[in-house]
Amino acid sequence: EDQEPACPSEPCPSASAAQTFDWMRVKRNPPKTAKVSEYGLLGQPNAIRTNFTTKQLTELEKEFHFNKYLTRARRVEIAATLELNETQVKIWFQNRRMKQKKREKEGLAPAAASRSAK
Amino acid sequence: VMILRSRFLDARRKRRNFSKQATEILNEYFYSHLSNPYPSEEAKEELAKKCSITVSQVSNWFGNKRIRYKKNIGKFQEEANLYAAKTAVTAAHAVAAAVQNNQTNSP
DNA sequence: AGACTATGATTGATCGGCCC
DNA sequence: GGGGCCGATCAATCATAGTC
Repeated sequence: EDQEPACPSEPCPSASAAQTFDWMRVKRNPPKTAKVSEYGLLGQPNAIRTNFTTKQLTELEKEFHFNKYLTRARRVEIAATLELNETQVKIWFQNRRMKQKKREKEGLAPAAASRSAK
Repeated sequence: VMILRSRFLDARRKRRNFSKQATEILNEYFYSHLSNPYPSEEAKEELAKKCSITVSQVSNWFGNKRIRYKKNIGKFQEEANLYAAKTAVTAAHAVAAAVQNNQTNSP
């Protein structure tokens, strides 16, 4: 429908003038998972993706099956136990819920498709 | 380190590349919408159907494609020109039709 | 067969929007 | 006004498939 350029006014020399559009310049800010202190205190926001340990993931998973949503109290508790920020726990739950939704969706579509399919 | 990969049996273990036709369709869409390669949910469903893959796979494909493309635009130049030329045919038809229409409507 | 590259999937975290 | 959630996306990484 809305193909795209079709070179409205510009000549378009020979082939394609593959320009750089805005989406190519998008840059995400580094993680603010400031873990402060620990060692040094140069206040460098980790700026790197945290790798959760198997234990942390197991515990989070267990908690998720108990409750899909966290209460403030529960969050504080879990964060302390697993040595994670409350934000990290919060985000983990959000991502986990999305993952759950995706699974349910993909888990039913095929079933419906197989029925309609010969 | 030893970040024990207990995630051992990760689903990504068994991965199959998409069919040549599917990749063709996805690339055609990507390069014909290079200024904004973000298909809507509906467009993704349509692409998924045409490619015989899931909507999630379409999303993954575009996600990977966008990141990898902007990471090294030069590496995809050849591919970009290829698909640009391919869609140029249909574009030419559209232009021809438009011109024709223009001549018959504006004295 | 083995090294290197291409590619699909996963996931911690960000962005914008919405709601309360 | 701020914090949590959702949906989409980013970006780095993993693990495998494909190529030479």
